[in-house]
Amino acid sequence: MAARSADQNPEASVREVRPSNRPVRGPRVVDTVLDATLALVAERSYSFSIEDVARLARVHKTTVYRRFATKAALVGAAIERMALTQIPVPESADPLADLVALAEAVARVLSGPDGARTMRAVLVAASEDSDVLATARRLLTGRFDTAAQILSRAIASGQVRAGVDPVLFWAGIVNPLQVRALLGHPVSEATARELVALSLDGAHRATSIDPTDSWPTA
Amino acid sequence: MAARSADQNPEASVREVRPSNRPVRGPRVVDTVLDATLALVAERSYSFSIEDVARLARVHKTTVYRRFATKAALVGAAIERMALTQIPVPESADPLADLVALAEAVARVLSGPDGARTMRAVLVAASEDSDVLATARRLLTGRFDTAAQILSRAIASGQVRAGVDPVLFWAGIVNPLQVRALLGHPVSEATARELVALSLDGAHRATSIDPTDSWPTA
DNA sequence: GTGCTATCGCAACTCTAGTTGCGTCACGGA
DNA sequence: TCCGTGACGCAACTAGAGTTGCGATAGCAC
Repeated sequence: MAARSADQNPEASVREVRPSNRPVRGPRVVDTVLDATLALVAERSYSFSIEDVARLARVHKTTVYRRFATKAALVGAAIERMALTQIPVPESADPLADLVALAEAVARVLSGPDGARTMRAVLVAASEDSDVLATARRLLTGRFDTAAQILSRAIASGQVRAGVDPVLFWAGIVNPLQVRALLGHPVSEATARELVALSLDGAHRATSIDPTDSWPTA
Repeated sequence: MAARSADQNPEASVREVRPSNRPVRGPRVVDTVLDATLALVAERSYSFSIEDVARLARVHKTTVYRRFATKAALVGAAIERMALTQIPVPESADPLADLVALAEAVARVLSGPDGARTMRAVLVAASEDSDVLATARRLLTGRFDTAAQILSRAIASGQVRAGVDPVLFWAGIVNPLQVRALLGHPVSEATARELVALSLDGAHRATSIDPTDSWPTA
């Protein structure tokens, strides 16, 4: 039990397991617990126990229980922190290309089994705890201002007609990606591109722009 | 002990939907249990126990456990049956009006707290049981062939350009409604109408049709 | 009506999630 | 360096979900 002067800053090496078997106190333990929670959420969605989290974080389960009243609150806090990691805002000369880039970025996050499982866990936790529901709203409707911002640039440049509701417009692109992920369907960047194209062109027959090349296809 | 010939179950003396206090056997008990499950799902999402279901169905919890291995399987079976109740297929002279009617019908199902809670419960069960996930897929992607059918009529009548992917098109309308319900946002028929309008018109500036009256509003 | 059988009710059990009280030690201030 | 405080580990506890064996009976064939 010596080694008090040795590794003062073990969190600098963020490995999957805690480097030392020495007990940790204070706020750092919260980070460790949330890391473990996120790892389990990605791997097992909501099918894990708080004791699993404690084991992975190398703390005792009572420590977790004392910090977080319920499993839903724990998962809520974990995804709350995840929501802070921002997707870089694309800002090129072409707003439409930025829109595609943003949709592709969302698709990348959602693609893969981890994204789908995390997605489902968030909604499970949200159905148990209304506070987590609010967090889920922030997480799932995030990037909305980013999209609205890009859209207003597109309107200013004359590529998009004024009066388009940015909320509904972006929902028509992102929500299909999210639902596909939830249901275990493959989510690809190509799908994201197609959704943006369809949302821009519309389904109506008569458009003065040729739908096939009215926006940058990859 | 005795009481073999008398009332076994005094609490069941309350006249109820169930005709008698005599135990029910066979397939009928499954219906009763699934009815109780659906009622609880609508009211409490996934926050109920199997014993709650048994109490409401007036059967013993072992009966439920013997029929359904897990709570997820129980909920899966309940929504499976719900998925069979078809929304009437709108089929008027105007395919676009039919599309609006279908979207409004979906919005009606999703609006209200019951729809949202049921929605969330389905996803919770789906995250625990991959069989239920398949059922959830059928439930959430239902009416897809209906929409595709209407869309092909719209293409045939020249109101919608050919080459529109019916899956993505319908997803752009329904999935926003579903996600809004999931997150507890209000889901109205007006929202459904706006989504259809946006999906048809697109966001592009240049259309030869005036977007404001290119389809039946209100 | 009579007898067979599958299904249900019941009670007692196991197992695991979640709780509590207490001893111990990490952490920061003097 | 030492000391006080509060956070953590630990074990024992409680509660409720899920399981099992058996007796009882509804449903059905004859």
